[in-house]
Formats: sequence, structure tokens, C-alpha cells
Amino acid sequence: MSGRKTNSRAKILAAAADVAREFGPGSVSLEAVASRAGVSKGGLLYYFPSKARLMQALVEHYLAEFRSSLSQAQAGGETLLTAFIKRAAAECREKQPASRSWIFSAISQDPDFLSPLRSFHQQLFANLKEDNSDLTAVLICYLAIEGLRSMNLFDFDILSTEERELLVASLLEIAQGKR
Amino acid sequence: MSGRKTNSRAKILAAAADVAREFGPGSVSLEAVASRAGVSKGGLLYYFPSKARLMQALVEHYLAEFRSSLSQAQAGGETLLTAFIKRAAAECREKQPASRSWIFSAISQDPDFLSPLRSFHQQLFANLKEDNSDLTAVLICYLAIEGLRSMNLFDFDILSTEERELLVASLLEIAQGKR
DNA sequence: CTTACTGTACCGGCTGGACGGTCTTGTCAA
DNA sequence: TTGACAAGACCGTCCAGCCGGTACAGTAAG
Repeated sequence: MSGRKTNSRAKILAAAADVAREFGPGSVSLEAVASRAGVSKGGLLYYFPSKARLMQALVEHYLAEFRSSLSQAQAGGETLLTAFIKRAAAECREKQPASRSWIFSAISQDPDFLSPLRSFHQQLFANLKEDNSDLTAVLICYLAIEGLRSMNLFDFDILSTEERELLVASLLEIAQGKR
Repeated sequence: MSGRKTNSRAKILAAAADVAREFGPGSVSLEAVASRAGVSKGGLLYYFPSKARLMQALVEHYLAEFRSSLSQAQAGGETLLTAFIKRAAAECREKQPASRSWIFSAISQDPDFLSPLRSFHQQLFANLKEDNSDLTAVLICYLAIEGLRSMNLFDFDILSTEERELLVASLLEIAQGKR
């Protein structure tokens, strides 16, 4: 077929996420991912020499995306905290539910795959505290957003759209010290 | 009926949670759980005729515990919201980190195992709204607590003890309309 | 000739589950 | 009181199936 400039790598990563979302995290096998990506098993293993590498790449890819979209939001002259809130809200709006189910596959494979995520969050939280003198506001906003993201991850559609927007608006007020 | 004093069922459930926490959610196999519980594989299968049943029981057991401790906290004449906050805070203090890792095993096995949890949370949130007229306060407190629980679940020890206590104190103030 | 794959075939390991057997316990007729 | 017996509470083994990973031969594009 097409031999050149293929972005099979990206396709495979997307396929892994799709399989996890559609068929459940337990269904993420090399075969399933390969067939979903329109690639043979051999082709998959050409890019990711082991399942562990695939999972690792999944985490790293997500983290890179997260980072870039955060700094992009921050480039508009916003505070880190408001950028974080807005970005999370946008994610909840745009992405389909359970779009991060692959995380469960990764944890099942090896919980250590989360450590990059952990250290990222640690640093993010540290930066948030540095950036905003009101520790209470940082705590409330950060945890509430993580709660929102958690709901999204587990596909708990508990909040209505209006409630979510109300929450985000309230958090933005708190973040700006207007409470 | 039989006369054997049997707490094997409870032991097996605890063992499953222990295996998930110590060796990772991917290591929860019937054999591993059985050996951890001091029971043979056949014995395990006697109590839980399939792995799916084990997972289901795990969810139900957790839910029953959650419910009872919530209503117990509420029996002291507290609001549902404050009871929820205090209970979650206590859980973070007492339980060892990642003590709910078995959830990941259940999701990997079949995401539908979460639906009892989902409907419980839906009802809990509905009750919270009914009980407290300040929707914003309910939203913030509920989501922030869920964020805290999420941190605990993923074993992200991002907050110091003081920060956590500060957060809880702030949330309790918000819950009581003292903000 | 190299790169970037495809496709097939295969292997060893592990897992869930079935099955048959064994020991223990409570029941009840004699 | 006893002793037979059914039922309960396990144990140990076996097996089919899937999964990750390897090996390798082939192929089409650049």
C-alpha cells in the first residue's frame, strides 16, 4: 500500500484509545489495536516493540498534549489557574466521555506508568501555588476541576451542562479572588 | 444449612483488594486472590462462581460500606453535605493510599460493573441538591471532594496533610453557607 | 538496496473455568 | 447414643483459549 510518510504511529495511538473507550480497557490487546489502526500486528510491533512501550507512549502523548494546550491557554495572558480551569472545562465539552479509558489499561499493565502523570500533577500544583497567593482558592479550584475530570473519566454524567458551566464560572470567580 | 463458621467470603473480598493494591490491578487473578485469602482456587470459585461475580461483589461491598458510613455520619444530626465531606476526609486519613485499586480491575473486566456506583452517585448528588439550597456550594463541595478521592485513588500524594485539612475546613464553611 | 511495512505461523505462559474428590458438619431414624 | 447420610465447604488437577512476543518470508515504494 502506501509506503511513504505514513503517520501510522499516531494512528496506532488513537486506535488504542478508541478500543479502550469502545470495548473497555480490558479489550486493549495488540491484535485489537492493530486491526483497529488498519495495521498488522507485525506493523504495530515495528513501532512499539512491546505492549509496555505502547502504554508508555500513550501516557507521554497525552501529557504532551496536556502541556501544550495548557501553555497555549496561558499564552493569552491568563493566570495559570484560570487557564487550567478553562482548559479542563473545554475538555469536558469537546471530548467524548470516557475518552481516557486507556489509562485503566495502562494502570492494569503496570501502575508505574502513572508516575510521569503524578510528577506532572505535582509540578502543576506547585506552580499553581506559586502563581496564586490564596492557597485556599488554589486548593478548591484544583480539586474541583480534578473532580470534574474524574467524573468524565469514569463516564459519570452526573452534572447537567448548566450545572457544569455554573461550577466553572464560580471557580473562575474564586480563582480571580472575586469571591 | 451448614454449621461451619465461615468468614471466608469477607476474607476473599479483602484479599482481592489487597492484591490489587499491592501488586497492581492487573495482578488480580483468581489464583492470586485465592492464595492471598488462604483459600484454594476451588474454594474461591465456590463462593464466587465466576470472576465477574467477584468483581460485582467487590463493588456492592464497597457501596454498602459507603452507604452505611454516610448514614452513620448523618445520624449525628449533620447535613448530608457536611457528612459527606467529613466522611471523605476521614477516609483519606484512615485508609492506605490506592486502597480502592480493585476498581481498575473491575473496569478492565467490564466497565458496566461501575453502573451501580454511577447510579449511587447520581442519587447522592440529587439528595445533596435537595438538602442544600445553594447549588453553587453543593457543586463546589461535591466536586472538590471527588477530586480529593480521585487523588487518593490514583495514589497521587500531591497535597500535604495541612493542605488537605485546610481544604476540608474551607469546604465545611462553604457547606454551611458561611463563606 | 533500503525502508516500511504485511501476513502467516508458531510458541510458551497464564487464566478462567469445569470437574471430581475429600473432609467436615448437622440431621435424624433407630 | 449412635451411626448412616446428605449437604456444605473446600482442595487439586486438568484443559481449552487467549495473549504477548518471535521469526521469517514477501512486497511495494523511494
